[in-house]
Amino acid sequence: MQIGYEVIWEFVRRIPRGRVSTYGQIAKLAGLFRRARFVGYALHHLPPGMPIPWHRVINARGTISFPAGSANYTEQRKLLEREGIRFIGGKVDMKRWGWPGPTSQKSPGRARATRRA
DNA sequence: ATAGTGACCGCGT
DNA sequence: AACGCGGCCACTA
Repeated sequence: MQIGYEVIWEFVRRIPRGRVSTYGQIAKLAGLFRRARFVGYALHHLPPGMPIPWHRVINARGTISFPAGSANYTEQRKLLEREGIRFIGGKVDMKRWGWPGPTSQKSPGRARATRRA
C-alpha cells in the first residue's frame, strides 16, 4: 500500500485553489491511464492531516462521488464552495472550473466570454 | 486462490 | 438527460 499513492497525492496537490480535477485526469497525469479507481483508493487511504486538497477531485460527470447527504459529501461540497466553486443541480460546470492541467493556471470566474450570467 | 467491492470512466440504449 | 454494462485494478474476506 506504500508505493503509488504518493505519486497521486503529488498531482492532486498541484490542483490550484478554486479549481477541480477528476479521478481520470489525475490518473492520466500520473501515468495510470485507465486506473481512475486507483486514484479513488489513493485518496481513501490518505493519512489524516496530510496537506492534500483531496476535495478538488470529483468524478468526470462533475459530481461528488460520495452519496448525496452523507457526511463526506457535505464536507467536500463545503470545502469547494468555500473556494468559490458553484454547484448547479448538484453538478459542477467542468468547462468553467475544471483544471486544464499542470501547465495552465488561469483563474476561473473572471475568465472567458462564456457569457454565463 | 476465488469472489466481492469500490471516493471511476465512457459508450451505447 | 438518466441508466445500464463492461472494463479496470487494488484490496479484503
